[in-house]
Amino acid sequence: MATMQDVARLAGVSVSTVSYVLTGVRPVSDTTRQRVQAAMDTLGYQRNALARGLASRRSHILALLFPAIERGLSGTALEFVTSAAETARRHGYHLVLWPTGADDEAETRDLVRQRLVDGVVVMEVKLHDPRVVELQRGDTPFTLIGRTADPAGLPYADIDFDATVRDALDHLTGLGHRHIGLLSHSRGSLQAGYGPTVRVLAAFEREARQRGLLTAIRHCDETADAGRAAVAELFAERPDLTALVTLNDNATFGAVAQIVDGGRRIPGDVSVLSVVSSPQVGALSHPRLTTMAAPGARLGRLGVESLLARIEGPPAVAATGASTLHELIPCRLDVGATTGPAPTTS
Amino acid sequence: MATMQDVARLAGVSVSTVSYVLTGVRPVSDTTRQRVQAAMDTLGYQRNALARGLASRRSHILALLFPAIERGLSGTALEFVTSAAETARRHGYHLVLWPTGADDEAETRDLVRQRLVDGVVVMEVKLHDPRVVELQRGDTPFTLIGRTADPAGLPYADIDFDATVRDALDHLTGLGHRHIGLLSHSRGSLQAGYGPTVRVLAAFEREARQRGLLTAIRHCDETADAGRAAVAELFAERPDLTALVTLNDNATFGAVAQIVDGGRRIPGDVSVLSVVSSPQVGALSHPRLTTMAAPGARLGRLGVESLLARIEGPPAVAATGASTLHELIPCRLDVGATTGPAPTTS
DNA sequence: GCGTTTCGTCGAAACGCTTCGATCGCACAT
DNA sequence: ATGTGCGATCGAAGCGTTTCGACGAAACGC
Repeated sequence: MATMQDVARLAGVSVSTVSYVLTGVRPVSDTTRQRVQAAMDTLGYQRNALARGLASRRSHILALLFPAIERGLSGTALEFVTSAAETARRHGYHLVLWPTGADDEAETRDLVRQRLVDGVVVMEVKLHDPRVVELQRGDTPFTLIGRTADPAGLPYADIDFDATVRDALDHLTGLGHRHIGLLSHSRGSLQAGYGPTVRVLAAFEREARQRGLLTAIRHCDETADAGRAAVAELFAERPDLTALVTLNDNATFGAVAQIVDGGRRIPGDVSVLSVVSSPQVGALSHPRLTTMAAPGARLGRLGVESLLARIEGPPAVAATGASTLHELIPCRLDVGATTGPAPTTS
Repeated sequence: MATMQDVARLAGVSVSTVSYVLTGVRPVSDTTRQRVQAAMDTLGYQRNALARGLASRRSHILALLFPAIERGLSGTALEFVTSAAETARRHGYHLVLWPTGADDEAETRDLVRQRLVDGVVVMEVKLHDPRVVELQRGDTPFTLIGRTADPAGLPYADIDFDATVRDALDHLTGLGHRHIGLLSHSRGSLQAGYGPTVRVLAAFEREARQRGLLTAIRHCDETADAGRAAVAELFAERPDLTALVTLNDNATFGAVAQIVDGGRRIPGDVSVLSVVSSPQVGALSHPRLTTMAAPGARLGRLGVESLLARIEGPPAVAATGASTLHELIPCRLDVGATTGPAPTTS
């Protein structure tokens, strides 16, 4: 494999000149540049990424921290990961996948101490996330996808759950619904302080109160069966519900089935609106679900781009955290066939 | 950040001794080892990954090559990626995501020339895959998930489509079905030489012929709507079908809806069996789909482990390709509620 | 016409590790 | 005793870059 030495020799220049051609930190005359370029082309030269990283103390590698297993990652996660990887690549960076287990704190520390990565993107952030605490302690730039309980000083991109819930309830109340249920993630997810679960719940309760809606809330595991059971209980408890907001893709399918089996029509008797989901998932249901799409790809891109800005930007930006990313993106409503006018109460 | 120098100084030994403690390539006395360990602990020392890689010409990084966008990656892909990342990590390796575009050949070449990765896992392999050709040209170890048209000399792990189709047809014929349709991926996917599409089709045709079944085959895009349309045509063309094998998760949901809308009951009139899928996806359907689960996690683990064997194994193994991975894993049948006895023809 | 910049280039010193050869005891067989 | 071999350690030479100081030569102001 050709090294910079080989290129320099072939082009009849010094090694440092070749480096300057590549990095552009010092001017190089046109004729020299062309000779070097030619040499690189004939040798098929590519810089050794490791050597470059060691010398410049910039590896051009980013880490994507995501919790392994537990909850099995949502469907939009793939979209997110892909988008993050592509964005990184477009900027000449690599993205390494870093699955963290339960003892994520130590693993996070080891990761940054290895000096392998220039920055870290943290996925599936919890309200009190030990990984974030650990990262704050170090000097490796990072951004959060999601956010902690008090994220003021931290750069993050997250779903705007308040707006999402507001839009969801606007849609439903606009159709005349006043009795609306919420089918959320598991209770464990709530207790673990998983952002979406906590924030959607809070927003739902607040917005419903403000609008004077009658509500019922249920947590359930991420399976169709659990969704079924939860909905059965929900309607037993409050038979007058005419609409259901769901935050749990898998459970939603069970919910729909259960509602139909229970003798209610969708959307004739009950409307179903799945939030933090996607039209693609919604299309799997029959009738097609009304969904609110999680902005997975956008979050991935934003997260990586803001991270790169911190890494490559002037030290001032990186240090002071000026112009810190604080982006909240609402889910986009995609009206399907599971939401319709509330039944007129006789 | 502490370096090996710091550790050596604190422990009162030379740098190389510290290195030997870490790598174990030369014996170190117990007392020395303990002093070094202590020094590392108090400094919170972690080896600089870049320096280590440069000096040892082993980066401990693996690349996962996957085609960006197009077909949007199946649901099991996430499972696969996660499993690959975890396996790598368990062995002290990192996994970088490498999305390749259309001109994947050049990108693949650049990747290996950077000497950033010790090995490459190739996902979504096509029958004639330029990435594989490129990799064969170089000396970077790689393994395929999926396989090319003639994979004899190449290490691969793939789904055993023959066995999967055989098992699928066994299940259906065992229930008395003789008229069986196949709903596959898009025709474009077939023409692109995407392994699963091509191999399932071939296996289906061969097995059906051997058993003297009446068949009808349809290709359609990966959407529920396309599935609907395709199934409508399918039954128009051959109304006597009593079973449908599907190889297309999204389309399957449309297919089921269309069958029901068409006035046929599932599984009373028509059985549906979704192959290269998963019970989790199957559970989203109501009634729950009978599926054959793609072994995503297993493939991820196998692929990475065999790659590591080539990388770390004796040069002989790496060079001769002795004990090359040739693993074919069938999908596992999970009987749901969409397959049942064939209707008795009056 | 003489300092003074600016431009383009070079050589050498890092970067933080691994690895190789050499050295030094010390136990062992002879 | 004498050589042999092995275990434990050290120093130094890389690995392939980037980056810094230096140095001519050309361009500039006055």
